[in-house]
Amino acid sequence: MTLTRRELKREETEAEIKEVARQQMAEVGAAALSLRSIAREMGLTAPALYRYFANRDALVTALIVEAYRALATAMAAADAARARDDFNGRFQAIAFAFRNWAMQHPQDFTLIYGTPIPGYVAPRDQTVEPAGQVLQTIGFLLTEAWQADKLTIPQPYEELPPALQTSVGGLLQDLPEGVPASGVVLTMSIWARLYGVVWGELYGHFVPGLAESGALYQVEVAVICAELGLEDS
Amino acid sequence: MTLTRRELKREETEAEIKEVARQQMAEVGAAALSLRSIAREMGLTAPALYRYFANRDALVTALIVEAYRALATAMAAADAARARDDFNGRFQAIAFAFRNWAMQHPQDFTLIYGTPIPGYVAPRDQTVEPAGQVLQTIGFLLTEAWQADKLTIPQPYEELPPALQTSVGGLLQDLPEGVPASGVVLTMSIWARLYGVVWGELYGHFVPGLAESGALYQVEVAVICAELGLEDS
DNA sequence: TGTACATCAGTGAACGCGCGTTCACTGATGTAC
DNA sequence: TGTACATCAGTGAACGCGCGTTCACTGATGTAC
Repeated sequence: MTLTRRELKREETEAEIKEVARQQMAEVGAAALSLRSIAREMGLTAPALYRYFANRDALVTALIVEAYRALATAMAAADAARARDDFNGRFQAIAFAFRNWAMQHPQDFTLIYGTPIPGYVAPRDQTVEPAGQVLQTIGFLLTEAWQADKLTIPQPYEELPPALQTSVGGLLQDLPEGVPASGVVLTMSIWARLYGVVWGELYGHFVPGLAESGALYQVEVAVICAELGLEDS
Repeated sequence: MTLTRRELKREETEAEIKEVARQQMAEVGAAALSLRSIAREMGLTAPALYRYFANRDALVTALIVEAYRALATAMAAADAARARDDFNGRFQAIAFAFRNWAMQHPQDFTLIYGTPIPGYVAPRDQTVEPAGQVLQTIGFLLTEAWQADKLTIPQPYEELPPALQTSVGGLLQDLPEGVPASGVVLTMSIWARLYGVVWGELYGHFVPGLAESGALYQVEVAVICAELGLEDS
């Protein structure tokens, strides 16, 4: 199916709106993202944007969904570039793809993982699935390593308190067969670790100078690899 | 030195401004914090607030400094309540004080550790020291445990890359004698881990239902304790 | 191939709103003698 | 104890600004016959 000139132009304009929006987020933050200033930047009047997005929140939702997708894609692509049985290399690739994407797209990273925009409520039916893709990239790797008997799950994850068992239980039905509850918890734990270091680096919560290089992140990734028993192959 | 009625009232009003500001942050976020709406809430006109703070940024700075101080104090108090040689108990106390304070004061926690307010630049001479107090609470404990030979520093922290050695080196001069570079890096790594889980819980980046209980945090703290060799005493 | 009609991107004016900050001022509180 | 003066909390008007969203509209693009 070919697109008419009009439809082509429409897609271009829609993409440009999102691009300008991303620039604006970088400059003034997602909370101050304004349709009027996007329109101004594009040489349009503000009402014109309503041809493309029902309102400001709809634009924000689109940006959030694309950001999650882009991050998950970057991580999955890094993973795919390694040999399937090189679990150590795959984890490192995923972890650094996570950090690199964050450093290259700080505004998008902040949009999805920073302070929620006040007054904006993310529509769950649109954002939950893309958000899950990020976690799944880590989760799939762990599952494969586990099935290949190349993953050591630290003791406390094996002895989950009942409350956690129950919460995770419901989730397991939506996941491939054979994934242990401890793996799900481990996945989130690892995400939190990677996220914490990246956020601290990004906004200077550590010692100045130390963060920018990513050296701290490198050490942290090495520690995680060691703890999971993902030996160098 | 006794305060006059006027001075007393001044302190009350200043405290009330900050209190109302904290409420507003909870409702609309720190980025949308507005002097006019604070004044409205207090039954004052907006210019009156300029008797207390030079401008909006000065108020924000005061809130940030107080938040760091309150968090650090809560953590230090929890630490102080345990026997000095119960390093495992002390770490748990500090870690849970961190989480509890965050859950009880989400707006303050978000103010200091969330997305920076666009356009606001924190004056380093006022915020760096209080921010450091939080990290120091963890750092002091590790130092004491290390000196008592009750701390196992995971291998990768002992073999820091040169870049990290250098960055941390400058910092060591401001710290008590005998603190190893690995301890500084370990401190930040632990902060990042605790922070990552708390933030994920606070804003729902994990599986719904799983986060609220704090069960995930509990497991994470247990894992850290085990890794550091802080055995139950 | 040409014409009549439908679609739809974008305009310009308007709505009602909120913001930080300044300024000259009033009137209460505090102080010095 | 009483009076003159200084201090300072708070007011009200004004400055210039930006925002999301609606509405009736123009004019270009696309389509059906």
